[in-house]
Amino acid sequence: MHGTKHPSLRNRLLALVPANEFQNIAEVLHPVDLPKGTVITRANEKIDCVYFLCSGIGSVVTTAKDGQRAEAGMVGREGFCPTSAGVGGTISIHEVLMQVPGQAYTMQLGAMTDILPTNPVFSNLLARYIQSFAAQISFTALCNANYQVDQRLARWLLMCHDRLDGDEIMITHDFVSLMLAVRRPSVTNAFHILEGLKLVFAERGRVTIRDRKGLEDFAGAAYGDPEEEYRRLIGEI
Amino acid sequence: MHGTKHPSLRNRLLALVPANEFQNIAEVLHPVDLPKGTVITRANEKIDCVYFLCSGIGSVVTTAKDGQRAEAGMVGREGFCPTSAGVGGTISIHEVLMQVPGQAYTMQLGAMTDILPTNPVFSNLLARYIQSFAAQISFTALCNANYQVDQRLARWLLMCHDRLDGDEIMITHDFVSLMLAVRRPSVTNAFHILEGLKLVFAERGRVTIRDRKGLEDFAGAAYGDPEEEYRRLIGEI
DNA sequence: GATTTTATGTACGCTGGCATACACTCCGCT
DNA sequence: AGCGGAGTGTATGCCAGCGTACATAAAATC
Repeated sequence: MHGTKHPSLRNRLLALVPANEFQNIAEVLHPVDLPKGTVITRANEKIDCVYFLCSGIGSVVTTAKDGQRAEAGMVGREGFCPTSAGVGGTISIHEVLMQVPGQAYTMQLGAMTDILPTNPVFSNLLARYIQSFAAQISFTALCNANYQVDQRLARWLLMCHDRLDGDEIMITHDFVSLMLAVRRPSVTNAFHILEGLKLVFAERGRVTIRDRKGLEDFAGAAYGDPEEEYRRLIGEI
Repeated sequence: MHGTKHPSLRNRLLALVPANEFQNIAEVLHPVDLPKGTVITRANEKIDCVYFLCSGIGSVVTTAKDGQRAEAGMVGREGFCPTSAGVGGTISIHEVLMQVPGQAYTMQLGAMTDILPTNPVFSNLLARYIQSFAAQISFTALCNANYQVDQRLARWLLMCHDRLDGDEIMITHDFVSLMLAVRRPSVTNAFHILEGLKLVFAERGRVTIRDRKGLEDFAGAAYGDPEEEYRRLIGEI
């Protein structure tokens, strides 16, 4: 962090910390590269590091004791993970893996524990993010219960798009099927529907968003509310 | 709150606030009775009051713009609602309705906003609860995606049981079907399965838990992890 | 006691997504 | 160039849960 200018931080949360508190935080932040597939948080293990992504996307996956897995939500430069560290917790129920590679600033859990009680604005910012993330998970739960695969896929693609700079997402049907907790052929089928409507363009290992607005219309009520909650509590993504 | 002894408060969060902070909070708390069906928080409207339940259960329901509804989780004397008020928010994405009637202490949103910045232990306690509630929602999402109706019903009944004193729950199949986002006959069917295993006893408008341990076994990995997270972050329920 | 309302039991046809399997195609590697 | 693995397209049989409808039964109301 030495020499990094505060406003240039691409992580939205860090960028919003006032200067007096940011001094304390900057001292313990370290930049890291996170290649695709890196597991930055393991479920049900002692938390090692806390991550503030500057680019890339992490998938936040709930893992049950019997091995069942499903994505709860995703985190990019608008948030941090694991969230439990933001309130003084030491264990995460979620696994977080880098679905799209990127950079992050990281701090040791111990540093976070020291910083939280003495930096109230920072603490409140993290708590606000946790609340907005809870909204995101709520909609994941709603969508899992009430919407079909194609609509859920549209929502998922939009959430990726929000956290990326371009229109290209490098992912396989197989990975998406894990995230949506459906069969891989169901994802293939759903992509065909979105392609037929000219909303996306799918190649081997790559998806290009062609019509963002159309995708939003297709996703309908499945997309949007959690994003509003984030804007209310924190600001523009 | 005049004359109420602090340790006698049945709400778990209020009971854990240290005396020096509790003084400030007690001044603005008011007891209320909450009959069955009371909607204590409306979705997407300005928050009026914050509730700390002492008894009863509130269902926290996500409502999409197209009217789709599904339960995100439930709150009893172990928590508070609406959660967004706990970090300074003024609007809730969730509706909360009293599924089992009870009592609560309540404060105006304005009082909450005043109290949060000056009472750090209280603020952190609320943030911890939000994190544990996020864990609860995460498992709702996982269960909606991966488990069958009977197992989800078992989880739901266990969560009710945790928040009640006896073994009786006054609910209709119709209400449960709304909460689980399934058809009402699917609930009837799932109850028959649980009754066949002698785990519960179902009458018109009433369910009695006969075998708590057996229900937990039946629910399997669908139940337990969020409850652990609560214990880690806050303490016994 | 009779009537209405509410809650539960049950049936029927339908379909989305499941589990599984296999073929094809693109890409990297030797 | 040829091989092998990874990613995608597609098929088949199956079933859980859907939408809907209707019958019964228990409570509430008159």
